Amino acid sequence: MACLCEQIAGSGIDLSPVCIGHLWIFQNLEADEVEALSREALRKKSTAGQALFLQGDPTDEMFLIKGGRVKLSKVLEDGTELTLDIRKAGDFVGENMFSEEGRYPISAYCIEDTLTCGFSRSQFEQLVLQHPKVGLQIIKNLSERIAWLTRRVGSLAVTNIEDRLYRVLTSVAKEHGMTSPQGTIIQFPLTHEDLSFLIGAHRVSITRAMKALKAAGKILHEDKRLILPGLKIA
Amino acid sequence: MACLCEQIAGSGIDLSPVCIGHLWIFQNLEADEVEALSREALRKKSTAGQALFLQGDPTDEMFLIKGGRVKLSKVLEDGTELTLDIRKAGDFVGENMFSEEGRYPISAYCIEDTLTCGFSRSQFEQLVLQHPKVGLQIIKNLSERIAWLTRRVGSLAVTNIEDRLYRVLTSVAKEHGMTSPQGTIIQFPLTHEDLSFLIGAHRVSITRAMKALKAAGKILHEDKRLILPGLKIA
DNA sequence: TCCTGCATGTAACAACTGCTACAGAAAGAT
DNA sequence: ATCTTTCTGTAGCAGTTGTTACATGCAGGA
Repeated sequence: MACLCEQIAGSGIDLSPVCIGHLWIFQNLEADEVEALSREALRKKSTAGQALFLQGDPTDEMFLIKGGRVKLSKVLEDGTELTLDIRKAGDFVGENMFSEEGRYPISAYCIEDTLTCGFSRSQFEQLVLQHPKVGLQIIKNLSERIAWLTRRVGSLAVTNIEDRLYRVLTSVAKEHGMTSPQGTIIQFPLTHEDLSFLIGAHRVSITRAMKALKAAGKILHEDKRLILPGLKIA
Repeated sequence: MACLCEQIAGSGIDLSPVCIGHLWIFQNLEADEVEALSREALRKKSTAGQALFLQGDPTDEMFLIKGGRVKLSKVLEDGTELTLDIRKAGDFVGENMFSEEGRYPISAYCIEDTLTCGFSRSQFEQLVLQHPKVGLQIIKNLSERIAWLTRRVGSLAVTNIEDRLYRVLTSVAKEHGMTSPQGTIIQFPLTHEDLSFLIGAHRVSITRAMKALKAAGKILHEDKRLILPGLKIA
């Protein structure tokens, strides 16, 4: 498929097979409209560690991740950092764009080299007005995000750290994992510190909880990769 | 204004001044369309304690609260109950309707006598397709919900119960509070047990945290009403 | 090779929260 | 008024987590 992205990405990044034209959001557009959009979208190549946007920046852009991985995190008032989500190729980032507040409530950092397509708010609004079905698709996607966040709230409300860890691992495995005969494998390495940000607990507590989960047979650790034996991907 | 709601509600419920025609979502509709919608909407009167829907029910309806107050809560796997949000007249409930899962991830209970207008999913989809601007409005509203939930996740991630309580009180006061010379007053009574569900902590811990907050001067307690002196409503 | 930096594992103690039990206060009901 | 129920406040103890400190293992660079 002819796609600008491939030329821009070069060889360093594994691209998602999803290009704009294939994306669920744009399913109901005409070929020439897709092409027009594709021309307008702002490609950006970011290296690991760079930020797409920072908490407090004005919300004027929304990103489609073409390749790589992006971490969404929030700095709380007491200075603690909390990782909300890790998004991968094919996902959107910046769904708060339409919020009245006008500022991102979170930061988005690339944790791998990443290629994104950006859309401005006005581009989007125009698109929705011209293509109501696109609006419906977005509404559904936002609904999913809300359901996901609702589950996330549930995870954090569990006081027990061991359970919280297992929930988060399960959730990560479902979104980024790969099925294998032994169970679901989480592809990329997660340090205990990464997990402590995801869970909102001390690093040492993660070590304790991991030990307990391993002892209970709920997780395995092979070649720096985590495996959840009791989990099948839907 | 002539509105069916008033006739149905009777005298027991304080109605929101917002009727369908005035609601932000329907701002860009023609008068006759508003009227058609108003006819189609399913009014329902519920008494305190009744559920609008339960966790696990199929998601086929979305509600506009005309009067009263509704509590959204989630039962976690370990049996704990967590209150996610308390919504008031003028708010929507059931924004998960469009999610793929097809089941509500939470329950909605009336905590006061409540009058609601219900819309089915198909009604809504049709509406969005015919009026793209309505779609945009909904997208913005869902964006707000996402921002709100993001803050909620932040609140729960704070391990300290005293801070968590203060955040939750602040949030409740912003949504339901009234400005007074002393600060923002939370109108309706919240028992320590209610708060324990909102915060995900033991009832006794709430009592302890309340004591600490009072001692620190961050909250006042007058006539069963909570007052936050250091808070102005935007 | 050694050194350095980073991730992991362990230990001990302090602090906090959950849990249970009980007592007094407040609000309704009969 | 009396009884009942619900809410609030207190106390003590057990269990969990935060915090700090240190040891180990592993990888990359000089």
